[in-house]
Amino acid sequence: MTQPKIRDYFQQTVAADPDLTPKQQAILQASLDLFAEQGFDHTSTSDIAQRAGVAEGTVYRRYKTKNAIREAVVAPIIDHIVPSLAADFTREELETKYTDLASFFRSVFANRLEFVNDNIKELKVALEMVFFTPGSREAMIQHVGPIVVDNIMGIFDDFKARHLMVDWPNDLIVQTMLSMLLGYFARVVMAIPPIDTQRELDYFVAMLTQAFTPKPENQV
Amino acid sequence: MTQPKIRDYFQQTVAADPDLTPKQQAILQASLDLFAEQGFDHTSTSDIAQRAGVAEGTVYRRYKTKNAIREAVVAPIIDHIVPSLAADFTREELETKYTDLASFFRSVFANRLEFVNDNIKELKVALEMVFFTPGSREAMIQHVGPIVVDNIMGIFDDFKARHLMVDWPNDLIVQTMLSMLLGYFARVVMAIPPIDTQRELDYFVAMLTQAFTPKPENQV
DNA sequence: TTCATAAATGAGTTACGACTCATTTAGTGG
DNA sequence: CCACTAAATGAGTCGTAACTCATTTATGAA
Repeated sequence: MTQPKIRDYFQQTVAADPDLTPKQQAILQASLDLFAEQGFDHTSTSDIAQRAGVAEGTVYRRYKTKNAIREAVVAPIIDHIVPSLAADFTREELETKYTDLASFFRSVFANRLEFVNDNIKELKVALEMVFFTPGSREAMIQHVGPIVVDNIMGIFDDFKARHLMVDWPNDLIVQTMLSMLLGYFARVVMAIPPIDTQRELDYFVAMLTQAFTPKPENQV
Repeated sequence: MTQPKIRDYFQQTVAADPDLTPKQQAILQASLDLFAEQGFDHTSTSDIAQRAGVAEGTVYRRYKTKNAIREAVVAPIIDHIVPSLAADFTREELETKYTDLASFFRSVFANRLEFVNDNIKELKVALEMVFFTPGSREAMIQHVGPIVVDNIMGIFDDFKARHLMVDWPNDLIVQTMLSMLLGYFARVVMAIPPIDTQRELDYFVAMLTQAFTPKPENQV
């Protein structure tokens, strides 16, 4: 399954905005690329202007501050990442295709691991902002929370109702899956690639399946 | 169990160095505090001098560049964090006290979760450096690898020999435990505290125990 | 073609941050 | 008390980065 990369999605989003002139679009694209390459703090507005092929004044015409640029860049990324993390399976899909946890986990993580592989730099930009930029955090949580709740929670409830998943709290199950993904991301970022994605996937599926498949004697 | 905080450990380490004058010690301490509060890039050398109560020239007497200060600050932190993550259980302890995985996980994570709770800011400094500062990564991995291998791997092999743990690759088991810890850290950082640590601990123990307790039919 | 409005320009301003160095102060052995 | 060295000082340099603004250039309706 070929996934669109964040950069491409960003390009499309930016191009679709009728308020943005071509130069303004170039500015946003250059900003994303430079933030991804060098980090926000080590990217100057003149860097951005140069990469975008415009004058520095043009950068400031629409965005009053450098921070405003970052917000304009990160917002659509978050808007893309979050839904792509919050898997949306239909009830029908769940009942017909996923008769056990293993196939469900495999289906979910196959996508997500590849998504991580394909978007490391852009994910770093987003993570850097979420982790190290106070203020944007709160807004993000407000924005993200409902989507996660609506989609993922329902899926888990479905599995639980069919007695295919242990009755642990949904938020902790989500946390676990995101933790594994975050750990994978960390490993990819820190170790020198290539990481054996297939091996990781097989392990994730086996481990999570064993962890969450109900056994009569285990409850919290 | 009361754990020493990174900041205190740092203070002691710095005070124990005979090459450092009191003012140089104050500079390092101020640097750690400011990096933790504001991040490295948003801390100026004049900030450091002011906080340490010295002249800016004094800051540059020993450390030729601002980056050298960061290295001097982060190195002992890493040296502290790593052993504290790599649990060192004696073989005797393992065989007498830990007759099942659950008590082992509880013992390990009780410490680690509290460690995270007590050192969030300092951990952010270290993480920021490891994740977002190329170059320091490689050195870190070289430095960290052997310790982890020597300690943790042996523990797992021990459990496996006693048929208390599934025979999955050690590196993936470590990855899983670190992922859970990283996820916990992320949750603490992002959500507005307080997080219910006890609830998380109980869940971690239950989930990991179920995941890693061997069942005849499951192998990778 | 003309006028009006928005977009773009880039030289300039201002502030601040990393780093230097001539000078002063503190410490120490004789 | 002196002489010598190391430690500390802080005013100053130099570069850079965010941001401004008077001016020019494109756009497009009348």
